[in-house]
Amino acid sequence: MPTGVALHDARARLFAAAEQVLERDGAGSLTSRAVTEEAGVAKGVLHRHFADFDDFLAELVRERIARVKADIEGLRGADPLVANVSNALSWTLAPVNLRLVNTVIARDELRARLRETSPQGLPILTEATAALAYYLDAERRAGRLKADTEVRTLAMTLVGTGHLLFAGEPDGRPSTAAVQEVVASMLVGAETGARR
Amino acid sequence: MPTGVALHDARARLFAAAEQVLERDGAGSLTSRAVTEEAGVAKGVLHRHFADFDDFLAELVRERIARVKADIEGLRGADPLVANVSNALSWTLAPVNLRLVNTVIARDELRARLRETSPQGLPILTEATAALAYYLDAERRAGRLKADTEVRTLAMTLVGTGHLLFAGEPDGRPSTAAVQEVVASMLVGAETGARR
Amino acid sequence: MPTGVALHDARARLFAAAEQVLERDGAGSLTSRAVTEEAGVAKGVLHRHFADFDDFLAELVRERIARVKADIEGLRGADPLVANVSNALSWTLAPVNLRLVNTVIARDELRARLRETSPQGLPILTEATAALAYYLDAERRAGRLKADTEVRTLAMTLVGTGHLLFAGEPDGRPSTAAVQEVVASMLVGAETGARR
Amino acid sequence: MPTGVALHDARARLFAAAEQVLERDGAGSLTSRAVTEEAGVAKGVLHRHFADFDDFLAELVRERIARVKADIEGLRGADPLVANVSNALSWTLAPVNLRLVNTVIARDELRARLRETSPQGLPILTEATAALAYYLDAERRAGRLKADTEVRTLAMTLVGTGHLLFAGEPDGRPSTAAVQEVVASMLVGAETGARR
DNA sequence: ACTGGCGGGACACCCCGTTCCT
DNA sequence: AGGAACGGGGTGTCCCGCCAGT
Repeated sequence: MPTGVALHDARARLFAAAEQVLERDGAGSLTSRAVTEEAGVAKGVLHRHFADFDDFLAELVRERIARVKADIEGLRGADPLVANVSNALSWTLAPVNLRLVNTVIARDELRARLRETSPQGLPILTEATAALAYYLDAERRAGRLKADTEVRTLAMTLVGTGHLLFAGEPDGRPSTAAVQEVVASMLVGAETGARR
Repeated sequence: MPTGVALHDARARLFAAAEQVLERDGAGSLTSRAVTEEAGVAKGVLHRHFADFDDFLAELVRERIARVKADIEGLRGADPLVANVSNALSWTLAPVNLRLVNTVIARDELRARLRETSPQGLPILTEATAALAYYLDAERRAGRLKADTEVRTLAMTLVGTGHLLFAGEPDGRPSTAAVQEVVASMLVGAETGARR
Repeated sequence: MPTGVALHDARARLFAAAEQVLERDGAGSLTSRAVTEEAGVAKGVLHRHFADFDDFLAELVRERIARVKADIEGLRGADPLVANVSNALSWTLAPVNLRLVNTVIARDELRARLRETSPQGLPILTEATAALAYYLDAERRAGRLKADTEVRTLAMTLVGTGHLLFAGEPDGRPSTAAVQEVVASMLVGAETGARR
Repeated sequence: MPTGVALHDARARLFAAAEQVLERDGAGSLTSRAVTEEAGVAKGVLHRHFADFDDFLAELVRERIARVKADIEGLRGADPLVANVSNALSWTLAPVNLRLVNTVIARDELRARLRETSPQGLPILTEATAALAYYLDAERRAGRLKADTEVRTLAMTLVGTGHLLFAGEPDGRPSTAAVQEVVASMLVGAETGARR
C-alpha cells in the first residue's frame, strides 16, 4: 500500500543499497530489483529518480569517483609516502569499487554513457590514477620523490599493479602488509632519502 | 537442411567464431547463438561438444591461456628486452583476450568454474604474469636484469600497468610505440647496461 | 506496453484462452506461448499463477471436470431421460474437452500429475462417468430405469460409446439427432415405460 | 562400421521395435530415435524404407489394424459368445494398440494421413468395431443374438466401453474376469437363450 | 509519491525428424 | 550402415521499464 510519504533521501538510500548488494552478492547480482529490494523500496522509485537503471549506475559510479578523488586529495604530506599510497590504493580498489568496475565492464550501455565523462580508461581507476599522479607530483615537488619521476606513469603502474593484486584475491581484500610491501618495492627507485 | 558432414574440427571452429564475435561485437554479444551463427553451425553442435555454454567458454579461456603461455615461453633472449616484454603484453592483452577477461568477470558461473584451474587472480592475466616472471627470471640470470630484481612483482607491475593501458583504449589497441615507452620507463630501474 | 493494471482474473482469462486455442487449432497447438498470446497477456503471467505449463493444464482439466460434474448434477428428472443423457454426453464430450483429453494423453508429465486427483481412468471421462452413474441411479430410484439396472456399467457404456461417436467426427460434433438415436438405442433395454 | 548386409526384414524389425517401445515406455517415448535404437539399426534405415516417420507410423497402424481384423474374423461360432467378444476386445485394446491410438491422437500429421484410409473414427477402434459388427451379425443370423439386434451400435458400444475399461487401467490390462463381466452385462439384453 | 503486477525481449537448454558423409 | 549435424520449435527463466491504482 502506498504510504504517500516522500523519500527525501531516495538517491542516498538507493546508492547505499547498491553498494551493499555489490559487497554481499557481487556484480552479477546487481539488478534494479536487487537494489530496490535491498533499499526496502518499490521498483518504481528508482525510475522516478533516475532515467533508467544504467543512469542510476552511472550516477553511482560518479559518486564513487568523487569520493575516491576526495580521499586521495586529502592525503597529507606529513604521513609516510608508502602508507599514503597504500591507503590510496585501498580506497580506490575497495571491494565495492572493484565490483562496480566489473559492472561497468559487463554493461555495454553503461560503459558507453560513462565515456561522456570518462573518455578513456576504466572509470574510477582512471580518475584515481589522475588523483594519485597529482598527489605524487606534490610529493615530487616537495622533494620526497626524485625530480625526474614520471608521476603519471608511476601512478598508472601503482593502480594497475594494485588492481591485479586486489582483483586476484577472491574476496578482494589483500592484507595491508602485502599492499605496503608491493608499494614499497615499486617506489624504491623513485624515493629520495628524505624522511620526516 | 542437414549436411550429414561431420565437423572434425568443431571445437576449433567454435573457438574461432567466438573470438570473431568478441573482436567485432564485444563481450556483451558473446551468446551461444552468436557463436554458432558465426560458425555457420547448428545450435546443437555446441552442446554436443561442450556440457553447456559456460563450459565452452571455460575451454576457450584455457585455450587462450595456453597460447599466451606458449607465446611468452617462446621469447628469445637475443631480442631486445623492451621489445620482448612489449610483445608479451601485446599478446596477453590482445583485444580478444581483454574481452574474454571481461566475459569471465561478467559471468559468475564461468568464474566459479575457472577457479578450479586458476585458483586466484584474473584468468589469462594471472598465467601471463607467471610466464612473464619466468621469462624475466631467465633474463635476470642472464645478466640483463639486476640480480636483486623481484621478477614476480615486476611481472605483475608490467601486466597490471599494461592492462590499464590496453583496457583504457576504446578499441583496445594502444600504439606499439606507446607500449614500448611505458615498458621502457618501467624497466629502467631494473635493467643492467648489458646489450648485445 | 505494460498496462499496470493487475489481472484480477488471470486464471480465468488464461483458461478461456487455452480453450479457444484448443477449439481453433487443436491439442497439438496448445503451447504456453499460444495460451498467453491468445489471452493477450505476457508470458510471465502464466508462470506467476502456475508452477509450470503442466500445472496450468492440470488446473484447467480440473476446472473442466468441475464444470462437467456440475452440469450433469444439474440435470432434472422432469426432462426426458434420453434428452438428459444426450446433453450429458454433449457436455462431457464437447470439442474442448475431447481435445483436452488428447492433451492429457499426449503429455506424460501432465498425465502423471493428474493421477494424483484422478487415480484411474481418463480424466474428465472418468468423472463424467461417475456423475452420470449418480444421475442414472437417481432415475432408477425414481422408477424411470429398471430396478436391476447396473448404473455404473450403463454410465460407462454411454460415455465410452459417446466417446467413440464424438471422437470419430472430424470436427468433434455429431448431430444432436445422431447422439439421441444412439442414446435411445442404448437405454431401450433399461428404461421402464414411465413417462411424465 | 558398415556391414554391407542388407536388412531384408527391416520393416518387420522396425515394427517390432516400435511395439516394444510402446509397451515399455509409452506413446510419449515413441520417437524415430527410440525405434531405430530399439531395433539396433541406424537412423537412416527407417527413412530408407519409409517416406518419413509419420509414414512409418501409419504403416504400423495399418499393420495392427490388419492383425486385429484377422483375429476377429477368426472367431468361431462354436465358442461362447461372451468369451469371443471378450477376446475381441482384448485383442483390439491390447496395450500396444491402445498406445498406438494415443500416438495417432497426439500427432496431427499422422492423424491426417490415416484419414485417407480411415475416413472417420479412431483408427484401429473403428476397424475393430466394423469387424466386430460383422461377427455379431453372423451370430445374429445364427440365432445367438436377437433378430432385431442393431449389431453396428452394439459393436460400437462394446468397443467404446472396452476402451474406457482398458484405458482406465494404469497398465492397460483389466482382468479377464472383469472384461467378461462387463461384456456379459452388455450382451444380456441381446442374447437369445441359445446354447451349445 | 509510492506500489507492485505486467509487457516484452532475450537466452540457455532440450528434443525431434531428417539428411548425408564416411 | 553408422552417426554427426541441421533446422525448427518449445519451455522456463531472467531482467528492465512501464504505469494503473492506492
